[in-house]
Amino acid sequence: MARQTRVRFAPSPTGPLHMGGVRTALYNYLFAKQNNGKFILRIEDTDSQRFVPGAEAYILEALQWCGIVPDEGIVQQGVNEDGTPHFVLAEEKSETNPHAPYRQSQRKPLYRQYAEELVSKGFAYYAFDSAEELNQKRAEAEAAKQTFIYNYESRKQLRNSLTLSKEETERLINTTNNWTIRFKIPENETVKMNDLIRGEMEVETNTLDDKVLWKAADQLPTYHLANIVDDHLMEITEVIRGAEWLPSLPLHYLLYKAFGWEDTMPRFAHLSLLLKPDGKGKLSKRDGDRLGFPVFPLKWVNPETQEVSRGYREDGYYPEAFVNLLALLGWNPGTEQEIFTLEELIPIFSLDRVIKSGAKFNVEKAKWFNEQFLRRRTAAQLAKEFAPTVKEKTGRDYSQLFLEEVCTLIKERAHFPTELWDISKALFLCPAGAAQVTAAARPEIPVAVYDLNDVKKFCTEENKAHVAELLNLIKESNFPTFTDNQQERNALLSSQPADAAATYKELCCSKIEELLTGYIKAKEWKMGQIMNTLRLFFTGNTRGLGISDIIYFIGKECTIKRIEAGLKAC
RNA sequence: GGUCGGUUCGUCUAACGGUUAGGACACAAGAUUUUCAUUCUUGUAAUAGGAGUUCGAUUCUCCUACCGACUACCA
Repeated sequence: MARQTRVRFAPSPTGPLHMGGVRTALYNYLFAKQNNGKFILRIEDTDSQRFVPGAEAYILEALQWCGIVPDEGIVQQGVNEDGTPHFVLAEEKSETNPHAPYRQSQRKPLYRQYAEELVSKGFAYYAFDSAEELNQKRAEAEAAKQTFIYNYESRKQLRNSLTLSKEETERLINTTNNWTIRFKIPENETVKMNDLIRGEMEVETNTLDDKVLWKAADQLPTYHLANIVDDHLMEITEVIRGAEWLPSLPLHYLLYKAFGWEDTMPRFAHLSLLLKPDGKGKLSKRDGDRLGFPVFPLKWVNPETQEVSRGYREDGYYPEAFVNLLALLGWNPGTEQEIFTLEELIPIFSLDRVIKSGAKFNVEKAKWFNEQFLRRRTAAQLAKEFAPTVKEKTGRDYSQLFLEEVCTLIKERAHFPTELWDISKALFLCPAGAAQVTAAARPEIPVAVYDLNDVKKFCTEENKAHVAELLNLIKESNFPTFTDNQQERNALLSSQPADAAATYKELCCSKIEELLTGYIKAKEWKMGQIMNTLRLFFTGNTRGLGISDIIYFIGKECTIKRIEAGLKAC
């Protein structure tokens, strides 16, 4: 009978979760969901030396932000500030968490018996060499241009239960505490392995070294033992992990064999690494700082140094975009589709389309993904997300309708939601700056807020004279602008011929445009000159939104004030 | 140094042993526009090198080069 698919993501809480780690988690998640299996989170904190406070909470929060929530290994504990469930690692056994605890440090008592079992079966031995002694041997070997490894040859010369008498071994185990249990790599064997991504591989056991499995000093297992034991106990069916583990795959095969667990040994898939965008080597924390992009999903403050690392979330990326770009970094669906939601990825993901070679991360493409998701948001969604920023910058509440129409206008111009304000601020504030809100615009605006190059280029006497004439036209004309009043809106719409299926805003803007361009054309003025001078007075520079759009949003009164201020100041 | 893995446009990648080697990002040019952006059209650009197998190799084999991981009582 086929076993239920169970995969795990097993990070070590030694710092913030790297984006490569998130990708590994994502692939595990997709694989589990596709096979109606379980995605399990386990924390591998068997290294007490490198434990970093907050790292585990960070991992949980990052996965939750991405929507890659584990099925097993976590438990809800209250809610977060934003109302989302707050998850912590499961410590008690329950129906959903039958293998609790999921933190290896809390599973500590479990591992020794397994290590001892291997010793009694002859697959492992006690080693009494101190770390200092071994370091010294390594240094000596290096000085002699050789490499010291603890293996089938050197173990015969070292202090361990294979060379010492039974009595001496017993005495050392009972009276000292800096000994270890090492795996006894068999001699002259070939380990044949299979990787779901890379295919068949072979390694000679004589090139392997006797890895430490368990340490008496802290009574903890090393990664290799804890990993195999827990994967076995947790009935893991596929191990999907980073390529940095490929060199220890033979050891893991041997370990399964030694335990007699070959029948239920998981299948393995090793994911290639994420590489630096430039130069060489794998993507690291420093690259982000250097090249100006985040390497971590969430912002992280190093608890010791207070050093801050930026995060995708804080940089304005949508979690959907982050997940999408990660999914396509080292995998492709074989079609030309590039935009996927997490749900859409589940049925089409497959390990045999995972790329073997490492992938260089590309920031430009990452931004493009975000832009795609921004464009898929409705104006209503964007308006809701944008409202707090507008409130903060202007001190006023704008109606959902106003913000929605603004968002419709500007969404194509933005890559990130964080850019929305800069693109549209002229619709809320006069060029003079933050203190002056649209409706309260004052005429006396200092020249400094205008782009001086644009002023030089467009504020000619001729342009100013023409704009002054337009100002009179605007003052004397009646034209509709933005209003929240539905009756007014409907009245305008119904006054139009039935075939003109335009929105209220489109109608207003076309009327405003007719008024201005009609006059300019009749006078045979240069369109670009006049329009850019107006834009300069409206926004402070000559790049950006359309003139009729601006007038529509700021209204007639403010339009007049800005033109008067511009004429006076420039 | 040793072991293992990898190598297609600048980047991410596609291509039953038979394609004018395709797409996307970026870049460039043109069109549209009152500016900018968007949009549309077009363009530049790649099989690391060398042997071999084959009628035919990006694809299979070997060698070389380069890149990477691992080589801890870390994970």
